[in-house]
Amino acid sequence: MPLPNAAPSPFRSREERERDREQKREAVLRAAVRMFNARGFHATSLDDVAASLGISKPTIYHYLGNKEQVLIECVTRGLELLSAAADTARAQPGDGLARLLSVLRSYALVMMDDFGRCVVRTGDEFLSPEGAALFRARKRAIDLSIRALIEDGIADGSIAPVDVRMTAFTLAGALNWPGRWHAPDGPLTPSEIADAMVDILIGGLAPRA
Amino acid sequence: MPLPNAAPSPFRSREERERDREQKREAVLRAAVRMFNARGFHATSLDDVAASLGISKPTIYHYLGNKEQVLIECVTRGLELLSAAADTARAQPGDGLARLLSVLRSYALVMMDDFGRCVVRTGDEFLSPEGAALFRARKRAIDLSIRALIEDGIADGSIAPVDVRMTAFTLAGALNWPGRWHAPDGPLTPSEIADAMVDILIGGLAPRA
DNA sequence: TCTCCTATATACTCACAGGTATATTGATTA
DNA sequence: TAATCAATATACCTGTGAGTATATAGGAGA
Repeated sequence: MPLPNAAPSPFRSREERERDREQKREAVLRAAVRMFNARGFHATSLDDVAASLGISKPTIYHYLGNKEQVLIECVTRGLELLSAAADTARAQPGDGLARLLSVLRSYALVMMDDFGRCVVRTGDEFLSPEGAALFRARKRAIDLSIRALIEDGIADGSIAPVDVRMTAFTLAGALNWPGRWHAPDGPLTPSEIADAMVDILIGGLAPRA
Repeated sequence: MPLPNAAPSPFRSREERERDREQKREAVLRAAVRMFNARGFHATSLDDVAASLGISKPTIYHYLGNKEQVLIECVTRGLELLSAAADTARAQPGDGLARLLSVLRSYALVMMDDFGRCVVRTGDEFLSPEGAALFRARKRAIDLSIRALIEDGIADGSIAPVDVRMTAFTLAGALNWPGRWHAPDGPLTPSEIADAMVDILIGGLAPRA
């Protein structure tokens, strides 16, 4: 039981050291994803990333195997955010359209996050064949989640009988785009942007009676 | 006046030589844009491009100044296709919605062309500051064209009173996306894809009365 | 015919960046 | 206290690829 007002000890326990390590890894990924997003993967050297953290390149290699792995971890984090968004919203109550709307909103928000943007900005070209295969499989799972939701909505009558595949592509395309153009210092908040885009996608352009 | 059945002379006139030169330039750009799209700009060396044409790298430098200029010419061709699509459809008769629909369709088709894809796949990161500025200005002009059309449609009542800026982003995002995923050997033709996407964007997802 | 220009190649330079070998320091543990 | 391990740095190796110097061959023009 720790004494009250115990001074923080300079001696770390095993867990503390592991948490420490994890935090440093995380910091490397954050710094890397920012630079990848800003300048592009190939145009960012690990020396640059290291410099931006005030450390040296071998330190990055100490925490992560190689440059591709840095990218893969960043992309994976983004994909996890997207998957989580899809899964959470899918489990909620409501008809298909309501749940889809919720997924789309969350999806759009993720696209304005550092790791989310990274998913859109990372083409298969940047990855090794194995990395690319993994990447595609993950994206496919998310796509299927969205398709399932569209199908639910069509079945319960809350969504018009559209082509499911093309609709999923269209929605994803529209919502991916902020990952390219959104600047965090713009006049609209991510939440406002997400709402506006989802409204347009749900309602369409034709005037409603 | 040329003789009938004149054998093609091995001696070229000035115009013929210039046309020849233009064709070779064009061939270089075609080959380059295909490889850029397939592997990414940074991952494609001009040696690769040259090899794919059975020529050597200095020959490319003979026709085009440097690697960035190759990319800029490719992107410019794509942007010209998009501008042409916008301008042509804008000049047609019909209400705002009808003309917008026509622009969107053409826009989507361009995105499934080699040079069109190149526009989406090329981030500002790949270009020098001057190149990037030019690129952005050109894209902005196209964006403004689309916004003008949306405004026309709202004014004449053929389009619901949506947020113009966000709508233009949403539409462009959705239609850009095929530039990333469309494979020419898929089951649907570009024309079918364009129609399907435009339908969804115009009609929305909510069931129509 | 002599000169010049165009198209092309071979062979090179050079910088950059991914990755590694190795040293150092300090804390952990036996 | 000795041995070990984690964290970090410096200095290096190396491949790749952009861009260039230079040579050659042949047509065009004087």
